[in-house]
Amino acid sequence: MIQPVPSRRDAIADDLRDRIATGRIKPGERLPSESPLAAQYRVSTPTLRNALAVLQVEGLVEKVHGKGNFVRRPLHRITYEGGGRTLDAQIAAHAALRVTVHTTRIQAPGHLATLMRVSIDSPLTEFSFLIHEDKRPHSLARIYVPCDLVPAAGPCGSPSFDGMVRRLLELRPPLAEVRERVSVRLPTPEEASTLRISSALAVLVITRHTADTAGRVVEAALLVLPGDRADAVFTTHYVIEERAAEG
Amino acid sequence: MIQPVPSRRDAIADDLRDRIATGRIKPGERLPSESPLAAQYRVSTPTLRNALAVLQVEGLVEKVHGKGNFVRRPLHRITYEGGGRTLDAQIAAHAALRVTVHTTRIQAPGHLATLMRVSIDSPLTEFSFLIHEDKRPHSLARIYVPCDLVPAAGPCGSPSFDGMVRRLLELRPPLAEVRERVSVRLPTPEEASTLRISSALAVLVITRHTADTAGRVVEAALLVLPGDRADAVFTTHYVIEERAAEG
DNA sequence: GAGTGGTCTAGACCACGAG
DNA sequence: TCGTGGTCTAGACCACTCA
Repeated sequence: MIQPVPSRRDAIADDLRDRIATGRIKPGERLPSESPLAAQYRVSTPTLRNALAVLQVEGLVEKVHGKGNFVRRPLHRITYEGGGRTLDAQIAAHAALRVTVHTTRIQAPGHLATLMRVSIDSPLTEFSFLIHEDKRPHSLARIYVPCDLVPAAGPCGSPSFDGMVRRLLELRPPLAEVRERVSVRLPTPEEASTLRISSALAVLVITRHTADTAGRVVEAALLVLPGDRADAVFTTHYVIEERAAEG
Repeated sequence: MIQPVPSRRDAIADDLRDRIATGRIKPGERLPSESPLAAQYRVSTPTLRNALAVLQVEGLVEKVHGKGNFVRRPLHRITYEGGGRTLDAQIAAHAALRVTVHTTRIQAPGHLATLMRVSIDSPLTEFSFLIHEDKRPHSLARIYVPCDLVPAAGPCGSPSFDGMVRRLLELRPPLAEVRERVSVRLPTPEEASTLRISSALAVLVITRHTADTAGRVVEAALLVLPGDRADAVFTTHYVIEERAAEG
């Protein structure tokens, strides 16, 4: 009905996918090189490569130039819990995660200025996270906070993220609202290589900003998660109406 | 540093992308056929086609077999508002949308049974939505409700969605919780053709379920939105803590 | 240097859409 | 039937990795 002539490419991709799913080719294992594989399936190398490209965007195969094609080790699924939990809590939840933080002072570029409702070039502190699980890259995060909300660091030391989080939670006008936007896009070349994913594998992007009761945006975050193994979960309770009804 | 030899494919894709962005090729317009284009860029047809494939996964170009390559008309961005707003309210918000509903009685397959916490093969009513904007497909939705919560329809008529929504809102054990999971995947072939997107363009999938205070799942929804123009937004308020502090 | 993947070519043949 | 895109080939040449 749809495609009476299934393409060689898809047939090969299906076969390899099956072999991986059933464990006949194991995670981490190297596939045979492309030429022998092509010969085995009796197709030309471009066709074989197209088949691999299919598996690549599905996140099943990782190509490494000069080394070979590898079956990707199934990483744990990443669940982003929306609705006010800080990244801090996220990280604490997974002891297996290893986090690298870089702190920089920057001047708000246009898009951040809009997101945080500050004037352009306002001083911000950027916390840049690279999160690893078991030596494999897992996710990327960048968190921005107005400089005056970040505790000063010692000489030449960088401000502490934990300190900043504690400070935010004790803010005078208290935190009032978290807004999270989830969208999908292709990774930038840098993101693709940092996360070690195909540049054709879409990423889940979460843009978050937190405001206090005065409407000031005290934090903005940009999270990039590999689309093949990330979910974002949001739970909303109707408790308010209930309490009102009960009270 | 990364790629000292930019590929012809990317160069061509960049050029075409630029031409589209600057309006030199207008939305809806047909590109020159592939052979002339290839000749113009002095590359072979597969190379030219690879360049088009790049634009296709970006959602900029739509290929139509036998007709040509077309610049996609920029559709409005779709914003899914999370946190309890029903699809009903979603639709009402956009007068320009046209909705087709199909209603079916089904028996819960495994994944739905798990999601709704009912036993397998339980009777469910499926509301299947195909949403159009201005004659172009826009999004897909499937909503499942246990049959006993759906008002009976007249003979041979199908149960009304509006009636079902009203009924849910008046439920005896009131609604208590909405849980929404956002993830990314490639579209199934059917979804790709229904939404008229490339099968390489990722879709945003929202799985939602609503439970009453007794923990019964009274509604589950599966939404499929084209990844290149969909966002999901979730807003969480800290009002509860505030009220507690004030009271 | 040997082996791997990355890109490209020039052209063949098939399938779809419209007249 | 004609023009369009869809798939595939056989082989060339380049770039990266590792010994």
